[in-house]
Amino acid sequence: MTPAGRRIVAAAEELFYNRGITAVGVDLIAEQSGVTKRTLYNQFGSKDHLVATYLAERDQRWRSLVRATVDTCERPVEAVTAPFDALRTWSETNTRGCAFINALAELPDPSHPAHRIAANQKLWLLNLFKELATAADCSDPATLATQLLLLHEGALATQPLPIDTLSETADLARALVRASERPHQ
Amino acid sequence: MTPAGRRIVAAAEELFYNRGITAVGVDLIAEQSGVTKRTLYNQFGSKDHLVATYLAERDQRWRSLVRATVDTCERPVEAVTAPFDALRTWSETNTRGCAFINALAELPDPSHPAHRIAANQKLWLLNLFKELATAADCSDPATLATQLLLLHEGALATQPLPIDTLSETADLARALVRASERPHQ
DNA sequence: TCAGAGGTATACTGATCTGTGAACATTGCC
DNA sequence: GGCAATGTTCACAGATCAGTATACCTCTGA
Repeated sequence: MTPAGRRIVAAAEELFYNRGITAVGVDLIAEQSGVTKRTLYNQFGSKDHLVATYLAERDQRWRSLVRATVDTCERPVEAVTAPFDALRTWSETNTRGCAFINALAELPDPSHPAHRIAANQKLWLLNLFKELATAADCSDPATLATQLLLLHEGALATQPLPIDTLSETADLARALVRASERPHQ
Repeated sequence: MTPAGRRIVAAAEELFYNRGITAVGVDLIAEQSGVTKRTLYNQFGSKDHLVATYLAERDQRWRSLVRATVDTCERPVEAVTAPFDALRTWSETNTRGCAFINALAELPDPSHPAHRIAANQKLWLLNLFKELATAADCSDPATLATQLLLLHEGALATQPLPIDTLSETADLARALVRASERPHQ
């Protein structure tokens, strides 16, 4: 991606997430990134393609954070709930809920690339939970992973509420992991 | 509300939920409800006000369903998880996630009435869980209520995924309620 | 040397957006 | 009878939307 392309995506990320995709016009993105609208269209071809790039880019950033947080854990059982620690960090600068859920809300067409990206993001996390649960020798990793995903998405969805649900979420997540731990010497 | 007003809100509900708020223009709503744009503005004054009415109306319908489902339960312990049965019914005809979360995604301004309505909807459910948990003599109803709300929102958020999370959600919810039941003669 | 890639500047199209103005028709109620 | 509420018709304003056309600039690498 060219320097101008990167600046465009950066501006798009900020604007799309904070103001909504449909509400933000390409003119504003071009202005905010100090670039001509012609350059934007030369780089991305259409607004839809820019939206897809924005979501893919964001997905990459988030996965990196989650992976890094998982890697800091010493014991496998801690790693299972590490994504909830990552969520706390992430939520410090992302207070408008899940960008992918929000994108789906605005883009009803299931053939829009945003749908595939959003679904893959959730499925990636589900699979990560399953792998971590397996590595921690939990019983029934598949069920546990689904439960953890539910909690994760619930915590994101209740972000706008005037109550702190993140601590409760992490507590319950850890309790579920503990309950499914198999005793071993 | 006048007959025309009701038709407008009905059309707005269908269009706003399925296509997104920003993406749907007042012209389309007027046409779909067989009404002039002039009438729409005479009744609601602005699109923002129509959006608020749409959300309030939807909230009422949903609360009625939840209350009705709770009322069919014979034992208090079943009533605690009745909202998850209501969610199953609701999801049969509402497959595009939570209308309130979706609305917040499109309307960043916290002073928009949609924010108050959405927050109140979640807080109402949280409080209902708390009351039901108290009535069922659960230990720590406040924590249990938060956990159940998290699961509820998680189930809604994972709706677009190609896996059925609703059953897992209800199972876990019932398990949490059982675990917090106090033994009594 | 020169060709191509990346980018700028500016004007434009045609459609769509929210919201308004003004005149007129219908209905029910006092 | 007459008034007020409800609604229609239709034209219009001013802004913004996604996307395009044309011409020009600048730098790099073969």
